Amino acid sequence: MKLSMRGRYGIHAMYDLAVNARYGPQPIKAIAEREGIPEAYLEQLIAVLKREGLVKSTRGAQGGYTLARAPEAITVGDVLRALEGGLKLVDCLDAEAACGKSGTCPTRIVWQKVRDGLNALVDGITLRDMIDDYKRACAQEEETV
Amino acid sequence: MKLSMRGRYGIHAMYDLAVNARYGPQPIKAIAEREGIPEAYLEQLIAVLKREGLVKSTRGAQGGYTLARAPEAITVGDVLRALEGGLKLVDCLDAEAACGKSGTCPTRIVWQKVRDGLNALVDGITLRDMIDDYKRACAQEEETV
DNA sequence: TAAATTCCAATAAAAACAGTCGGGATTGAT
DNA sequence: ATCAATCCCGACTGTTTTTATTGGAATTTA
Repeated sequence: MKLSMRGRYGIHAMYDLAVNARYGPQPIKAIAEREGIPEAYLEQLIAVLKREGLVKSTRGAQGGYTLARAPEAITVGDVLRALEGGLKLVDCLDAEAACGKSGTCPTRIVWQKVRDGLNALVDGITLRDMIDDYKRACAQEEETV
Repeated sequence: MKLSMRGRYGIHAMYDLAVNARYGPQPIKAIAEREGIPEAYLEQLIAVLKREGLVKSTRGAQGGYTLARAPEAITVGDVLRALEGGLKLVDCLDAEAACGKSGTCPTRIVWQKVRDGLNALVDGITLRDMIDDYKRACAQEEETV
């Protein structure tokens, strides 16, 4: 029940792309440096993000990655699901990976509730929200000083 | 972001205790058998549940475990937090495990939101709810037949 | 053509997970 | 008093997952 580095790095990277959108495609190296992510590892992760249609790439010199959609159209849930195995809490929920007595299992109902709630939760936060929330938090900090 | 067997077994075991509460202390062996949990493994888990004050034990012959509180006073969150390392999504949230720039980090806000939402979610389901939901689901199934 | 970059596959080290084992301590029943 | 049932405790092991690293091929711009 902990987030892996994949998900964490992924959110960092996507946030970075959102913030730097206006400066054109961002090479992995730049993202990795700014966000403190091992370059070669990020490469793997971003490949998944691309496969899932969350980022677009342009190859060659001056190439790099850009968001595939506007920051307000990409949710934290999108990113986490891409990198964290679909956020499927337990395997027994999807059809045939079940335990046999699947139809009626007291715990199954719980996992469903939690899964659905969690998904709703992370889908309620967009990259845009991240940017705005962060700005607000920084402003608040200023005030306090 | 997946639930480990610890959490799953834990919920099974606690549900089992809730259902069998009226029959006195339940030995590990009985719980393990009914719920399909490796006995020696369950022993480990239930030790944690005891340490966290969720179950009580009585030793010796005819001994076993009982819930420490009523089923309506024990939440899924209580159990998962006990067995899943406090459900702390990311370490950087609690104080000093942070990354240095902790005070203001765009992702930090996200993890907080998700953590709090997740906790609220799992704390909204009690063992009593599990029993009731399951009964209702079974009744529904009957109807359909 | 050279440099910057994405793309790809294999491998490796480390950590977490799931489960096992052996034995000690306590208690109720006989 | 003894025995069987049970909780209690700590160490150990094998597997899987995670977190990378490495080396190089393909693409594009200047």
